[in-house]
Amino acid sequence: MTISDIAKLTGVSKSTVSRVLTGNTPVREELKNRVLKVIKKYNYSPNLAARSLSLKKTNTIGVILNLDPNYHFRDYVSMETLRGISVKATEFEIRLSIAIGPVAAILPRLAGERSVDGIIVMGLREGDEKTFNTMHKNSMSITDKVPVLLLNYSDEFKDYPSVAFSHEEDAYSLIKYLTAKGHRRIGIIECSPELVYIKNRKRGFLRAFNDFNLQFKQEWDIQIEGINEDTAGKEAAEYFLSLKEKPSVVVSSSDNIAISFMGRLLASGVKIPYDVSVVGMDDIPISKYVHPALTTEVLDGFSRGKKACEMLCSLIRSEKLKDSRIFIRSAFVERDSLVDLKTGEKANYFLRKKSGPFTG
Amino acid sequence: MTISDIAKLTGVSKSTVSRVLTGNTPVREELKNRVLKVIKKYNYSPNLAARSLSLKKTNTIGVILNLDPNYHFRDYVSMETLRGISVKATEFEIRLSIAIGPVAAILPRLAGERSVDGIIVMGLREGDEKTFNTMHKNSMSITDKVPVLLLNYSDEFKDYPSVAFSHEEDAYSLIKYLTAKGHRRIGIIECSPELVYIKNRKRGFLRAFNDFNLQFKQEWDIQIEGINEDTAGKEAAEYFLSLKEKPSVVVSSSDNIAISFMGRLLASGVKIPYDVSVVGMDDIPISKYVHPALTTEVLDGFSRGKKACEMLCSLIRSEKLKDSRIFIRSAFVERDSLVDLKTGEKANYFLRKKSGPFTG
DNA sequence: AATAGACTTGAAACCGGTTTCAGGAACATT
DNA sequence: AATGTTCCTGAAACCGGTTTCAAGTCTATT
Repeated sequence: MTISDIAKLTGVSKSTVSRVLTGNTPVREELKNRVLKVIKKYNYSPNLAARSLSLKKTNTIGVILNLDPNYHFRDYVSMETLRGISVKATEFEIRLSIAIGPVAAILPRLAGERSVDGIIVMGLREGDEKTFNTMHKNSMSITDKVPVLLLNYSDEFKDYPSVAFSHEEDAYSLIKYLTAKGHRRIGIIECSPELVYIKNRKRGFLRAFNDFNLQFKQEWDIQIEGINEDTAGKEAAEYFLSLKEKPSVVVSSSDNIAISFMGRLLASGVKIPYDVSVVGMDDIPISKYVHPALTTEVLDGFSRGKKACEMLCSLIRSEKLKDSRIFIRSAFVERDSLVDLKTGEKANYFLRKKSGPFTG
Repeated sequence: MTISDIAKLTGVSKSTVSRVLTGNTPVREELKNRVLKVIKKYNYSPNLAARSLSLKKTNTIGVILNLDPNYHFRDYVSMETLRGISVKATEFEIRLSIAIGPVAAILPRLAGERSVDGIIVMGLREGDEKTFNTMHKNSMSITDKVPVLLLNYSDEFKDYPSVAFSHEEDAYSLIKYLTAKGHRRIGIIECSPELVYIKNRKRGFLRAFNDFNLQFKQEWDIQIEGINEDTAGKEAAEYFLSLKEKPSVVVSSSDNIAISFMGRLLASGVKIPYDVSVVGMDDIPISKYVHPALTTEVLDGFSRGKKACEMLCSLIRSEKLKDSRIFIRSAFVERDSLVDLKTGEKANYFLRKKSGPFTG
């Protein structure tokens, strides 16, 4: 069933059918109704490839998940971001094409094929900026062909528009808060330190350590290479248990690691938060329900995704942006895994009488 | 940069360039090299819409996530499935178009637009079969236009090819195993009972209860409507705590619920698994690391995704399938949240001396 | 040397839409 | 009544590829 078939069946030209479909040229009411009737009867909908070819517009945006596809997904925030993008895309009647794998390989292909009107890149790593810059030098800039929006920010990528979490600021605030609670011995677990956002976070930690006169102890900063969050918690627990002098609080770069870290500590008889406090990041759904309930930073992936889709669509329409760099602040949720060293009290999340916004 | 530009720059016809690109008609070596050189120099790649239009083939498959897009993703297995589909799609050089939302709305649109060569549908609910059948009656069968593969199986969908977990059999086996461990008082937590896979599971439970002479107690079968897994665990815990006569083991339809269920019980002083055993489903990554480590069924979403993509591609190529219905069995992982009532021992997962396959 | 056959190549048609352009009908203006 | 507008419609060109078809060149065969 093509537009010509519909035209013949209605007894008009295909131009007229097209005009009825697009609605950007007036058609006599009676004719329009006849056409619509036939379209409905035969359940016709226009061929997308033909339309894209003619309009030079695909009404599709590409999302690149810059992950090792051979490894598990476990990134709740990324999935929430994807959901946010999807919701906005549906609203704008735009299709979503996703690709999981190295941005260096996917981005040039996607831009070359002209199969998408714009591209969102998630999960940038150190070194990925080369992919963008090489293209620039070859005067084959991808961003000339199609707008690209990044979901991470760092100086290396400052030429590109972005919607990112304010990891550096958030990390700084976190340390400030912990010191206010009397914590001065702060341990850090970093997984996949090559990720751009982990580097930003580290920068914030170091600045705070400096400003609040905390000593940065190398042995309290454990970096676990690779993306294996499973073993990360286990390794970290064993490591900290083996130390003679221990931190009073350990800050992890994800809730998953924090939870597995706690699991191991609990199994070894460690009392959380009294022996050690634990702080995660992400606020994955079960963080509120593990025992003890995890204190963590809330990263609102859904908002990031919605914002990103809106911004990319503006870029596609070549609109002037008020701000080509948007930062999303995190919120801090205090639950039972953090103790106030000055009062000796934990947040007592589960037994709290009044329902706070996160009491579920 | 179009194929005609390349043709002009090389001094050949566009037919020749096309033949070099597709490789399905021989071209003189010298000419071919000249064309390739120009293509490389200008970094040309063919326009996908034009190619699709000409070939009547998009090299894209659609994935419908039949979820309420206004609610959180938290389904690890679905994401693993998506990853499996993606890995295979990349291997086959096929693009992935995903849509999150009600299948009833998305499927007809996707099939009509001819923007994909085939469609995979995940997360079917009771009633969704109407979407397929209505189309059949209108002699506008979607599956005539484009092959559709379902990732759930039930009798209502038996006319469509599927790659599904064998939930009914697995549930049966689970009960059999639990009775062997001395459990005869079995509680069930079901979230979103309208999901097809939950119904299959229930069927397996009931058959096993019958075969092993277990009494099905209505008050031990708690059904929580909606998709809110957060409150599901909490509600379930409060419910079971309020009962006078309690089950010896509670089987949950997901690890997330099981973990939040355990968290609430632990906070109330319940000893797991000695007071009550808990069994989950999915084997999400942190299940091995929560305390106590969760006994659960392993659903291999990654394999399901890979298999699904392969099968759909076969369908697209109109190949005869040996089997149009594939079932994927789950594995059972015994960890610390299950006690053997005959010996009084739990699996002792964390302290186990020898590393089993799931010791991390 | 003539002819058949194999191998390359270009022109043109086609895929299914949108849009420009020009012409005809209906209406308003003088 | 003649002319100018406005409104609507169809023919044809176009988007950027692939493929059929016919023709040309080159080698092999007789």
